[in-house]
Amino acid sequence: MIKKEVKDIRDLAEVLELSTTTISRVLNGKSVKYRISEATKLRVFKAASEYNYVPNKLARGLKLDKTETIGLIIPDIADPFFADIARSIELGARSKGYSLFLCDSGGDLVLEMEMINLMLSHKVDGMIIAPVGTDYDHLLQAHKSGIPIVLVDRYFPEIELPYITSDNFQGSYDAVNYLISIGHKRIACIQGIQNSQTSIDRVLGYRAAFEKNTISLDENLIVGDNFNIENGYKQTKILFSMDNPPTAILALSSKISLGVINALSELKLLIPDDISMIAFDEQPYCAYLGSPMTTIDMRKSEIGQLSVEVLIKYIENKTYYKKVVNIKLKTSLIIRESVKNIN
Amino acid sequence: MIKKEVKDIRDLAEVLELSTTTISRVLNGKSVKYRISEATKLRVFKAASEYNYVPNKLARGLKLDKTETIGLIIPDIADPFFADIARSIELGARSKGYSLFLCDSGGDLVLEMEMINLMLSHKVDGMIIAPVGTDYDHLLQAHKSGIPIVLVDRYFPEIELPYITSDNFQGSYDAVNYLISIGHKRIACIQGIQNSQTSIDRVLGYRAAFEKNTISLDENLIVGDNFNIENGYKQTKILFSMDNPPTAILALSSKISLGVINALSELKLLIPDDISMIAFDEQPYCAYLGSPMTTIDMRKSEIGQLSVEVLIKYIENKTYYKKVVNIKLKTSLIIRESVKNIN
DNA sequence: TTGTAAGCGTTATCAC
DNA sequence: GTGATAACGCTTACAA
Repeated sequence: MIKKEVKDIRDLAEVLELSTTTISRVLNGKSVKYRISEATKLRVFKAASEYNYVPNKLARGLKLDKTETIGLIIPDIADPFFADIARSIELGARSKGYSLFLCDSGGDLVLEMEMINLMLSHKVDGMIIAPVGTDYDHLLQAHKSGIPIVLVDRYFPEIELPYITSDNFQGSYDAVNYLISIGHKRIACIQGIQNSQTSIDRVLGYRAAFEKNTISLDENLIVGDNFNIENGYKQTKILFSMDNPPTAILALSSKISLGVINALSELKLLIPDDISMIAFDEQPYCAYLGSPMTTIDMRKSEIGQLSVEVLIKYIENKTYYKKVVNIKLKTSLIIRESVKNIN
Repeated sequence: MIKKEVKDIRDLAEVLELSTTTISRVLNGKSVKYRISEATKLRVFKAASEYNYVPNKLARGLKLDKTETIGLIIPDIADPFFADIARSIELGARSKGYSLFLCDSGGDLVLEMEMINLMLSHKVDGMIIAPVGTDYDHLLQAHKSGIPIVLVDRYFPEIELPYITSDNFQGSYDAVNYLISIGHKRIACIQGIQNSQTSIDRVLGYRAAFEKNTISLDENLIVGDNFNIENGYKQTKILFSMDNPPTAILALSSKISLGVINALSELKLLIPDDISMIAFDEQPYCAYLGSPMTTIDMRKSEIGQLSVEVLIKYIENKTYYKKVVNIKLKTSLIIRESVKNIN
């Protein structure tokens, strides 16, 4: 028997001598609703799998105005922090029947804007975005115009856009409190991108801990402007060229902490003997560094899962749309050997 | 002036009092070919951006049978090795005008198959796949049926499917040669997934180095069955319960090496004093581990770039399609302090 | 230099 | 229980 090539619901209809309508109904689980006979139903299913019929989602999306895809825009998929979040988003999306469009903005605002338009042209049902930082008009406009957007990690406090992130304030606050409790007073803070809310909140938490403990804070110890390795390296070198260097460093990302470690080893300074350290973002390798790193853990998989859940609620429940979900997940301090008690 | 809502090429045509044909031509850069007047052209461009018209790629894809998307299926986007590759693939794809569908197979063959069908139903123009391992019928079938597939990292030597990977044989060979050259004879090899070609080739290279140096090889030192941390941990514990433990370990992934480090620290063994180590895959943190790790670097960004380039050649040049591109990129040994000369 | 109309593969509506 | 048909938004052959 020569099998007819089936590339279409129409081809399938022809083979089965049924209408495309019926096939479509069966394949979309509406056999009951339209009271399609059990026999027909089975024939359709059998033929569909036999001829390996794959429905065309373009046509479906065009017709239904619904593609079951979501767009994900992050600044760097190779950054383990975002890679972890991306993974949980992929998992969550898939479990709900959605596919993922991935874009890496590289931290470039112009690219981010272009990518949003790209996603719109692909007719994604919604987007999850870790925005690059300062500007949000394009995001707000897209969300207002009806395409659901959920922000992850970074957000904008002055506007009403849903976000899922960590309680960065508390993360820093706890870490610095801990450092102070064991005798540290000169604690440096190496920031990430300065006008990212992530960095802002972490610095605020850092400040708050000083205030709470009524310890005066040397503004010169708040340095840096990027989440990357180079910034960690450079700022550490600068910090230790000061007359009165810090006894501890709070690194606002795991990459910054790697740069710090690199600089310290060049400076022949030992962790924690010469300098204590705490870094944001727990990673598998943190426990195995020269001095196992004390970190601030951020529940990344929950962030990813929640962002998908919330997004899909927005997509599938239009009455939900006016709600603005803002979530900050608690962080937790993982204490290891990178911190020395100097009391 | 009340701006008409423009959601369509037709709306735009109406506003401009032109036909959709003309708009389409201008927007697709065919003004010259159809000798559209400069004035019209400018009006179209102006209106398109003014009304923020985004063409519907579903409709376009449906019509042209070309979506300018490619599917990427990898076993774990949170694994830094694959995250690095994914990043370079995203970059490469975007630079050629393609968007990326991302799927995380979690190393599950059934999922991988489902994902391929999902991608097909989304009408991707081609796929880049890091297959989970043993089975390839579904891949071969898809490729044969006309949808270009390029494998990355893992491949199947017995079939004709394009792949881009590292010269894993040489990577191991060089590493073990180096270890032997500085006096090691009992070198353990902690494998990844046993029937993945990646692992197979690395073990072959490992064996070849022994042979070349006419050193007899203890088969009991070839252990393990997964690229993950747990395997590294478990196998190390087993290796050091032997009467005659190894003096060096070759870890076939960076994750395995983390497990090894963990186990060694529990066993109170020091790297490199008590045990030497080399691991596959250079990562930013490798230089900052307790003992900076000697690694085998794999040119991941080239792997990503090349895989996209080759895939797009297959997509855009049907005569090229019958060629089967197989590339193995040379690795390089990055020597750090995790290895001790015991001569 | 610009326009008309068919068709890409689905599904919803209406009809029987 | 099942089917005919229009429509989703775009591109392109054919007309003018």
